Amino acid sequence: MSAAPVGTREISRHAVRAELARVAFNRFCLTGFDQVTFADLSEAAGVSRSTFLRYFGTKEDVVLFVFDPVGGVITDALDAEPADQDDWSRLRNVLEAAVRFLVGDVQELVTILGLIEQTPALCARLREKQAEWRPEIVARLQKTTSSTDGSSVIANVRVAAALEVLWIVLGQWSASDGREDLGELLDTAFAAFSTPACRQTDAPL
Amino acid sequence: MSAAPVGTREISRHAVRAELARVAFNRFCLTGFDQVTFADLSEAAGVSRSTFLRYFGTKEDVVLFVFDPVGGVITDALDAEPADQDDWSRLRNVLEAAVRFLVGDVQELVTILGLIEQTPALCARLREKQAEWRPEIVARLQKTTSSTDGSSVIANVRVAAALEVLWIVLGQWSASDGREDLGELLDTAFAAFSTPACRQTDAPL
DNA sequence: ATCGCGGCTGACACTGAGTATCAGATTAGG
DNA sequence: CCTAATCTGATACTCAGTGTCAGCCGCGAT
Repeated sequence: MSAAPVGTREISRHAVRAELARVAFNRFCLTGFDQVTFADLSEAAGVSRSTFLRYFGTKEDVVLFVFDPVGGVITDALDAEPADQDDWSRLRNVLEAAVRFLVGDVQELVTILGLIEQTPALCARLREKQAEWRPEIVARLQKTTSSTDGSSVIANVRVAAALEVLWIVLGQWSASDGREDLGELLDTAFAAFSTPACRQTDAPL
Repeated sequence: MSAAPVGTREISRHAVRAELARVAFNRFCLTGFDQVTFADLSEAAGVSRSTFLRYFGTKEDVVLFVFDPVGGVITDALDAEPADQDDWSRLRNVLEAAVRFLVGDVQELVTILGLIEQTPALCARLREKQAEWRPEIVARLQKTTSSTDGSSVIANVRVAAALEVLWIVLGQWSASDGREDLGELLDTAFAAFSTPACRQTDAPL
């Protein structure tokens, strides 16, 4: 997926980054994202404000950098997906891969999603990342398709919808403290597309 | 839709706001959104920085406040929509209402969409507004549905997908300088949902 | 061992967004 | 015309984010 950072410098940088993020995350959860300044964070972490800012370009990145690999995970999973399925099935499976990547520690992910949910700035920045992933995913989805007409509106719509599903499902899941089954939630969410003439909004469960 | 601002103060405020936005918009298009400061804007508009900031809380709002009524337009249109149709049809029609509201001056909308597209901060803030509209729209969509089960995941997914369609369609439309037919574009986009077992991503045109 | 070099760090200064306050001008409305 | 609410501009402030610079530390080469 990504080249292993063999250089000692890279290892060090990665470790420091993780530690700074860990310290900062506690502060954010304790006091609230907007109430914490870089001065607070750097003091708590025992480094200068300059150094802290060198590791994270923005305050949002201190929380959201963990989502950075998701775009790559999705495109890789889409490449690995057999091409003889319809778009929705492939997107569903690919989202499951993304979810598996994210759910390392359940409690940690629930906490981080809660923090994001109650912080507009984090929601906004996360959606920005999501928008950055989209073009690449659309390209992969269309690559296996025989005739690529000019517009690609449909592929864009499907990918955008799938990415929305990702956050809706994760939100629902974290609201249940991580007890609900993510695979079932994905099926439920994708059922919104599989029942084209259905008027009612009931879940099939 | 919204109570007419009968007070003279409200009228004045509205007019000043429009004029400030007009002046600012030219600057943004000329120099680029990020390169223009509030000091520049206030000087160009002939008011103090304080006053300018009193009319627009953030720089993004100077551009995006025109989209504020869209949420209301959509919910109103959804209320007016006959309840005997499926969700996708209703959402399609409602989006057409939103689009009709936005397309007053074609050239102006094309310009503003272009500015937004090339300014990440504006994209992010617009998506934030979009996310604010969603709960209300979901509620209206579910109101006409007989049995509302606990989760509402499906309704959320459909509304989120429809709102994504809105921006994708507008993006495509503005890329054609407003020449393409928005109704047809909406049909094309919604075809992404109507062809559940279809593997290829071709447009039906 | 030491020298030199590249990268890391902290200190400092700076721009610009956004908030808050206050005194004075202006205007609505009786 | 008078009063009270509101608008304005000036000023000061916090904080995010950028840029610079000198000193330090580790690391490889001589």
